[in-house]
Amino acid sequence: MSQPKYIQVMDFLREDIAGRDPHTPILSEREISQRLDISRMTVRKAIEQLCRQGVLYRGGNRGTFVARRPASVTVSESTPRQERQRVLFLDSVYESANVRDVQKAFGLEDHQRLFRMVRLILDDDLPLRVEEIYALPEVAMDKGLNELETMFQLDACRNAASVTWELRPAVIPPKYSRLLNVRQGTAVICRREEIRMGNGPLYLCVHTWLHPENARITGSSQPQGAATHT
Amino acid sequence: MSQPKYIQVMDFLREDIAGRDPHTPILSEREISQRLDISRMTVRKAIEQLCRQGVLYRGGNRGTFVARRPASVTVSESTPRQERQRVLFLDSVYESANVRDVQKAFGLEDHQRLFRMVRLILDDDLPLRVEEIYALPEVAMDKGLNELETMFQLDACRNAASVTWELRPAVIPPKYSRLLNVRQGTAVICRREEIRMGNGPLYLCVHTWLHPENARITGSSQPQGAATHT
DNA sequence: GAGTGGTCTAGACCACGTT
DNA sequence: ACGTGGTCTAGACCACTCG
Repeated sequence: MSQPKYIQVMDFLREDIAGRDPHTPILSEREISQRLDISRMTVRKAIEQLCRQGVLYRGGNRGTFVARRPASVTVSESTPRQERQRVLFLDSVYESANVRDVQKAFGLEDHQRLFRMVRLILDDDLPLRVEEIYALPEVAMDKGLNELETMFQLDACRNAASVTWELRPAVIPPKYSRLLNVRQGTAVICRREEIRMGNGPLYLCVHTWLHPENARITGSSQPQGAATHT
Repeated sequence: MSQPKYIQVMDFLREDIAGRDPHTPILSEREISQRLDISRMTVRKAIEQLCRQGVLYRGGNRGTFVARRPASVTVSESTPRQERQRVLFLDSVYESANVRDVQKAFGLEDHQRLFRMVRLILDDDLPLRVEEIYALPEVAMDKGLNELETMFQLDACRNAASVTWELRPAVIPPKYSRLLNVRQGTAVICRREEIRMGNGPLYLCVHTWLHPENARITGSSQPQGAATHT
């Protein structure tokens, strides 16, 4: 039993509904539980995941149903760890309208290349966001690929650096819609970050495409005066 | 017991970590379970929710920690020169899919009415945002229209209250596209705020439709822990 | 009344990290 | 060795929907 049971149940359900029409009811939790001889709580966990992924949806107390979206694309295998990343590609870019903006931020001309790494961040099987990380070629090439991954531990990086960011409304780029498992034309939030070490020049520029459901942006503030401020 | 226990646990945790520094460990699941006399599975559910919301994060088998403070403190919208408001209408609403969500937040049923005020905020003549402000009828009607305007001085209000917010990607509602002077179908960011006085019940709920160009959301953060100097 | 999902319990074992 | 989170069980009661 290398796979956790709830993953097995997810696989079972994915197969079970493959080819089914949307809005078809699936087996009830208790039924699945009996057939697979697995506790209902475990079955629920599997179904909850699939609901969050948009493969199924719950219909109140009437049952659980196949969602409208073709369940085909979804990622698949294993290791229900925490946040995982999947590097999609590394390249170097220039002469693209989208990139001009970033080149400017680095103080480059149109013809000068930028190193780029694009990766998908997942939580379990849930796609959270796509990150496009830009850096100066000399900065990137200075490091081996191992060190690159360290360099791009953004969470750690952000704690050590000064960051400015901006949120922009956007439509999901077609190339990312499958990866994030959202329909083409979906409205999303794109975050643009500029990361500097100390007062140095621009170190990294990151464009993050956030999954509209799985990666929401929230916050809070307390009354000022009682505020906890550093 | 009107609230499910796991919601109560979430509230407990939110209070418990209020003001704590990021990366501070929270109590262990078993500890919370004992203290509140609540099953560990229920505590887990609460923690999982908060992790998904980005309030906490899990650290493998080392514990669970307060997440990096959402940069909310330094969030600022582009500072307007001369903000003016134009009240579009006041009404009371119920039985609308869009409003159901708000009714729930106030703890109302579908058939119970909510007071609503919709207004357009302009900077000079530039449209910045549309605000939909929801309140309980008795709270709103308690005040004359003059006092209403005061009550809805959100900036002042926010300083005196505790606010939680969420940003959602959205498509501009057709009825607002003209007001904000953007094309139909434009991607925008919608901010949803819940405003409370002290630990009281929900006082105001505000949906803000931000103009994609005129009302950008930006912020910054400085290195944590290490002294920054200058 | 039968079936459904939503919540909840009080245990259990495991893999893993820290000490 | 101990504490942590991750998984799992076999029950339970509730509110709701539907025939």
